[in-house]
Amino acid sequence: MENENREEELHGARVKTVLAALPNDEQIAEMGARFKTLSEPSRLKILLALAAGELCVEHITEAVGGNQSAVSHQLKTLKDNKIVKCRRAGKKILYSVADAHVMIMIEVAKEHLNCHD
Amino acid sequence: MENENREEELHGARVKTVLAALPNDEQIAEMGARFKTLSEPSRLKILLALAAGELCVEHITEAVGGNQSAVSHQLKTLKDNKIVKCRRAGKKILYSVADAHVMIMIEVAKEHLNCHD
DNA sequence: CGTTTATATGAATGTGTATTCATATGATAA
DNA sequence: TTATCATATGAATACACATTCATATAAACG
Repeated sequence: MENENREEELHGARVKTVLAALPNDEQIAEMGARFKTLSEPSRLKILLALAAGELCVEHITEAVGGNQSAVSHQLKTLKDNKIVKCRRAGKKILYSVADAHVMIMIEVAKEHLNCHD
Repeated sequence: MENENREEELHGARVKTVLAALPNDEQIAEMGARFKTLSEPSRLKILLALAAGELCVEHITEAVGGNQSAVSHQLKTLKDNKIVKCRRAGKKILYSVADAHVMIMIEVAKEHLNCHD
């Protein structure tokens, strides 16, 4: 049918548009990595806690609930991804947010929570 | 040392603030689920393609590169999460974006791509 | 120094899930 | 109705990774 042919052409053109506008694989991987970091409830909770300011591992562990080792492993992941940074203060090591973009994305997600789809 | 005690108290208070402001576990899970959906490059690519408009499975497959079955599985995931919707048109099934919030998050992530940390 | 305290690390385990292959479904057109 | 086309589905595989337990590190304070 002719109608379908026209749609076919329209969509074919759209595919080309899409391909042209698509970020490259490396960029997509980077975006995906950011989202992945935020996809784990444990990490998300840690970041939500750190949104209030610098905290030592012990307090983070209290705030998110869980065991120290798990929190430490997640902090390592976050640090490796440069989403948090840390400094020593006496016996404690204080963690804080290092990537403002990620916090913005969390804010956006939080705002959308109450929006009934 | 007294200084440390004061810091300790400050942080203790901060933990309480954090706990009070923290979304509940269900909400955190919901946020995490949204991020998780976007964390897979294959899905991200599909959504970036659909940003241009409605596309049939075949064209999506062309646009993202990969095999038809994989794309179909991912589309199912996206549909189950109400991020895309679909309708039939002749032999084809056309998919389109159903969740504007998710697209906003993708936009935010995309904008942050070129920001050298 | 040696001890304690705070945090980090490694190995092991378990779970979740992306992908592929083969095939089913289901609408369409002949 | 039958053949064909577009898409969906199920099972199998493989891999990534969160968590736990046990232990290592390393700074600090006596």
